[in-house]
Amino acid sequence: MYKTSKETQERKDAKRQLIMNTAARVFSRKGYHNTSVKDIVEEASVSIGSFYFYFKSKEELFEELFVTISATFQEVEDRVLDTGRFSLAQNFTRVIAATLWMYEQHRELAKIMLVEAAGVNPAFQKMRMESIKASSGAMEKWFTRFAASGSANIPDVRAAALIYVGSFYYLIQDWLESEQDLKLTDSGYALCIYSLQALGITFKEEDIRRYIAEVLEELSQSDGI
Amino acid sequence: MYKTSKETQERKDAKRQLIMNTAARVFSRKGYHNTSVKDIVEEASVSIGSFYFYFKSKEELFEELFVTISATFQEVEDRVLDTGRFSLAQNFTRVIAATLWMYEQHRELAKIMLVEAAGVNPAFQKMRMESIKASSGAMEKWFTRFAASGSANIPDVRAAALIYVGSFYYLIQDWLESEQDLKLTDSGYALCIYSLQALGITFKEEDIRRYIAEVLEELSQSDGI
Amino acid sequence: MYKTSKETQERKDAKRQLIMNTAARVFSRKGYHNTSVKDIVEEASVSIGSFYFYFKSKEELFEELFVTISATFQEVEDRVLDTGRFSLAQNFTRVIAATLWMYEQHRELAKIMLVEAAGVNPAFQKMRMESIKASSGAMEKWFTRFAASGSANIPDVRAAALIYVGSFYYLIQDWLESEQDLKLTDSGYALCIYSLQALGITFKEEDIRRYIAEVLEELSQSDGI
Amino acid sequence: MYKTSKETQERKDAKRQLIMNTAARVFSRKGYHNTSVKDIVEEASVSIGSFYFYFKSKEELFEELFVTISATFQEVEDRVLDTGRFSLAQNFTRVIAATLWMYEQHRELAKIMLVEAAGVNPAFQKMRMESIKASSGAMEKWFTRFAASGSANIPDVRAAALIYVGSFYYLIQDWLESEQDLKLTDSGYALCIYSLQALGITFKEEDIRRYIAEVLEELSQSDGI
DNA sequence: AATGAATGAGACTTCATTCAT
DNA sequence: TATGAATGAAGTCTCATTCAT
Repeated sequence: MYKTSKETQERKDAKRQLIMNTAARVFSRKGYHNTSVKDIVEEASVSIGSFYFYFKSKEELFEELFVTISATFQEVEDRVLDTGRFSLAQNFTRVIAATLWMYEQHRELAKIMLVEAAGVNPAFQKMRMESIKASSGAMEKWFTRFAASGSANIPDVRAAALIYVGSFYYLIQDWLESEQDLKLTDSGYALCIYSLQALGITFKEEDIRRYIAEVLEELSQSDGI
Repeated sequence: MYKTSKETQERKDAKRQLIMNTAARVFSRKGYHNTSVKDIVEEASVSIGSFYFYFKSKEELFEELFVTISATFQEVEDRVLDTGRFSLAQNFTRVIAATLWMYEQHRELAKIMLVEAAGVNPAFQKMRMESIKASSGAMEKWFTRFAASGSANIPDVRAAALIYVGSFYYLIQDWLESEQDLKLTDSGYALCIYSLQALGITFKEEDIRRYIAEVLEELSQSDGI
Repeated sequence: MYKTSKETQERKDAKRQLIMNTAARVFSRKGYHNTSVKDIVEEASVSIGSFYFYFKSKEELFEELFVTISATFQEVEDRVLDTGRFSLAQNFTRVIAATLWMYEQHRELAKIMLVEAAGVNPAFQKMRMESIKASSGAMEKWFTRFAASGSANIPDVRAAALIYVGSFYYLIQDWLESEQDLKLTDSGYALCIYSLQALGITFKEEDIRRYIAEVLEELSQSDGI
Repeated sequence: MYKTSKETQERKDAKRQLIMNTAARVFSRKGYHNTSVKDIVEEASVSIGSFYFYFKSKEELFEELFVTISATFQEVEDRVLDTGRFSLAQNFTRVIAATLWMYEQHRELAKIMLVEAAGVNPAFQKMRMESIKASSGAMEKWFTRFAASGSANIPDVRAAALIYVGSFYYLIQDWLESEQDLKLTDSGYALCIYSLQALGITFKEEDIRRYIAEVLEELSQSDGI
């Protein structure tokens, strides 16, 4: 029982988390294949033995990282989406801005999910694409509501969701390669205009800027997502 | 003597090309890191020594492959774009259909350029994004012409080009992960509608289908791009 | 205090014994090198810390195990041998049957002593051979008595003992590799015939079978050796 | 074709053989598990890469070694057995002496086959026992001929072969642990006497010594087996 | 030009043992 | 006594690259 104490468990959890966080950072910086287990444990100031005490293999660690990140992002997206308080254009804009903001807060994790996963092996590339496509599923439902209410003109809801999500993730990947001081959220405005127009939602350009400013203000005051 | 050396040169070129083509196939199938030089030379029925006679390293071969593919695709895109014979909507549709068709013809190369390059190392991921973004440069010029002629409503031409290209490449990546018998060009219609609407170009839905059918017919009769 | 410490001592002894017994079982099943300390402690439901409290190292545990097993078997052999109530042939037969029966009762321990010890390292292979040869020492004395009484024809008592023991242990190793339901004692008859003949001891075949049956009956009614 | 030349092939064969011979020596000296691949390649003055060029793994090398040794020994035993020129006792004696002599010539290989194989893992222990038992198969046929001719008294031919082989291999293992200058063939005499008596073959002791001396003389003049 | 044997750095992983709690 | 997290030396094996032929 000595070692099963709450305190010990907390220390274990912390160490496990330390390794995962460090791994995320290093994978994000150097890529999966150019990161050795040694790189990770040295940056985390942990022994190789500890690494293998907490994780079965390097690949399994990556998989856990990937699944966790995907789930977290997905959950946040679902939460942001789940609102009916605003006008359609405002709601849409808020969602875009909030999601971009979230990725901006988690640059490293975003890189792992959207880029590194492609290079591990074909199986992970598949997982990566499926994770991205899951977003379009949520979008599709949302778009269907728009279309039904007559306030949007979307001939093919499914395709629209797919294409919208594609442009979205492309922006993020573009940002991931750029200098860090470029704000991802700055691209949000253009994306809103483009997408609203594509979906036939009416809006006034000056409103969009205001909506974005508002939601970013709200988010920066909250304790994060 | 002259002729002999010329023939020799041709034989060398052919061997070099054989190695590159084989490498493209294997990289596309197994991913860069899971492909060994041995895998390539065995599939090409060539010796390891020959491999290193023609290429300085595995990475250099990949880089050359990547640059060649990018240039080829870029060139084709430019060529398809360079036409003023049709109406705006028809021209736009023809471009989309032709580009998708081209990727469909070069699935392996597309996979290397759009997916595998991300996994080699961070430098290649940068190259990959830059190559993709180069497309948006061409698009931007084209969009500017639309906007100037008043036949399209594009508030931010640069952003529009970027987002358009993003949605485009996502569709291709999605197709790369799917079963091979799904036609990429089938997605073309949805993409046209979405994009035309986003850009404020007027069109009739039944025309779009026809434009697509026409250009695909033309392409399949030509001897390829 | 006195009682407490005594009880504590007993508990310690029990735990130590538990670890040894478990180790014997696992070594026997998987071999010394393919058994990790973790395998043992998990099967014994004991902590690694406890293992190293009771034993200095994995190798030392094996050595103790080996020595204990050897001593036990040796003692039993000596006891079985120590009898003068029967005719020579009967006595000889009883000894063979009883010894085989004993190994049959302790399959796991036999495997450790006769097989696994060879694979640990050369030092243990030496110990293993010496332990086996110790049996021949006891046999030699016994054979000497036969020869002296004129009831056996053994030109070289020492060599005879050695060879007899060799054939004996070979039978056991053969059995150890075979399916468990094959009775080792079934081979006893053949071994008796061969050995009696080799030693020039006169016997009647039908008697031998009876002697074996008798001694096995006696042993199975006793509470074991 | 440059490298597929006969000369190259010979060099390859020699290197492969060098590695096998060295491995045999080291395994024999230190035991399988206490021998690392590094130990072998250093003693052979060869690179690790070469080791893995010629052998798929350490275990596979051992298996090949084991199979080769077993086959060689088996073949020699068969050849020695295959003779009808002498009296039964003489023939029997010659076989024993020749076989012991052969093991004496190949001490290292004998150790690998009869001892080390037991420690690699349970599968090899099984192979080892089966290889040993194969000898008894050959013996059994031979014994059957004796028994049929009436010149031997062997109630159970199969068991006799098994037991004979057991005593035989035990002697060899005993010798393997002893100092090298002890001649294995010295034990041959005792083994002959014991076995001939066990099988009911009549003989004169002084003849046996002479038979042994003769065959050893012949063997030492031949260029080996 | 061509071949493929040879090299060895370095990757991943295991596991006996230690030690703080 | 008891626990099990922590350690890191050492092992096996891969593979990009070199070089003698």
